[in-house]
Amino acid sequence: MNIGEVAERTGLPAKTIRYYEEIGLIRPARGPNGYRRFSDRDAHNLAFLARARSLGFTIEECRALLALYADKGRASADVKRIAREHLDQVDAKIAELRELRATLADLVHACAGDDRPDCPILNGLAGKAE
Amino acid sequence: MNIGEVAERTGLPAKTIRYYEEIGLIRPARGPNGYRRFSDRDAHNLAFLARARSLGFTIEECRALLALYADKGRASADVKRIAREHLDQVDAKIAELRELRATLADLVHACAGDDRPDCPILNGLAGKAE
DNA sequence: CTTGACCTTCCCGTGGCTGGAAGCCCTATC
DNA sequence: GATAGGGCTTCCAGCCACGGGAAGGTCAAG
Repeated sequence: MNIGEVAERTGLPAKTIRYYEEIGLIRPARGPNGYRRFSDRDAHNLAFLARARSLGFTIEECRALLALYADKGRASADVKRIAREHLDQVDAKIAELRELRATLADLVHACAGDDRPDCPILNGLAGKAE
Repeated sequence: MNIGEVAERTGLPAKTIRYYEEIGLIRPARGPNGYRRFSDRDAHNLAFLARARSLGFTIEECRALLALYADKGRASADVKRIAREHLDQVDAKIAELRELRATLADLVHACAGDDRPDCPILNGLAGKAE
């Protein structure tokens, strides 16, 4: 199938699929007209990539996961380690955002939000109310 | 003071300070030798920027916040609106991460992580267990 | 035979910096 | 006065993961 069809099937933009080829994540065949020809397997791998990306795995993690997926002799421990590390990163990010969110919410809550210039948000950012 | 000192005071790398000047967030004076000369006010504004950035405000939001900070006739409502919108974005991001995190944690939990090739994580990414 | 949808490559831009090269300036020491 | 070092300057390139758009080739339908 052509890139348009596989794009529709996987939900990935054609641009992204071309990019994935460029960086060597996939290697679709080419027709005599120069068009990319995607096999079902290609489409399957792209769907795999789409899911991995949507879970926040980086491109390099996706590359590793794809390689493990293709390797029938893999150890699931290797997959789990990648996923575990990513999970830790996600947890760290969530924690960071929650902390930042709390500060932000405090500031927003303290601000009257009227037409007067007094503003605890600006004071906070200016370091006046630590 | 020179860029090194203001960098140390604000915790911002000198590179970042130069970048902020380049995009017009600050306008430090210049000495006869071409060196940037930062006033206390410059340093103060940079500290303001550092805090705003650490709360996740984008550069453009920081620009708006700085302008409001400088405007003594501002309405705190304008500040609050920016902060409120950013808070909503942060909440959205946290929600997105939490959802993703849940899926990820399920997969990690389901995987034995031993030397056998069977792997629920890969199966999940391949769309086999939806 | 033309239209229009699809495909190709190529290059630039995004945000918010960071690294590095090449070169000027300033102070301290010999 | 020469030199060594640190700090400062500009400029260029790169990061991640694409997205936009131009210029042009290809294909099926009318």
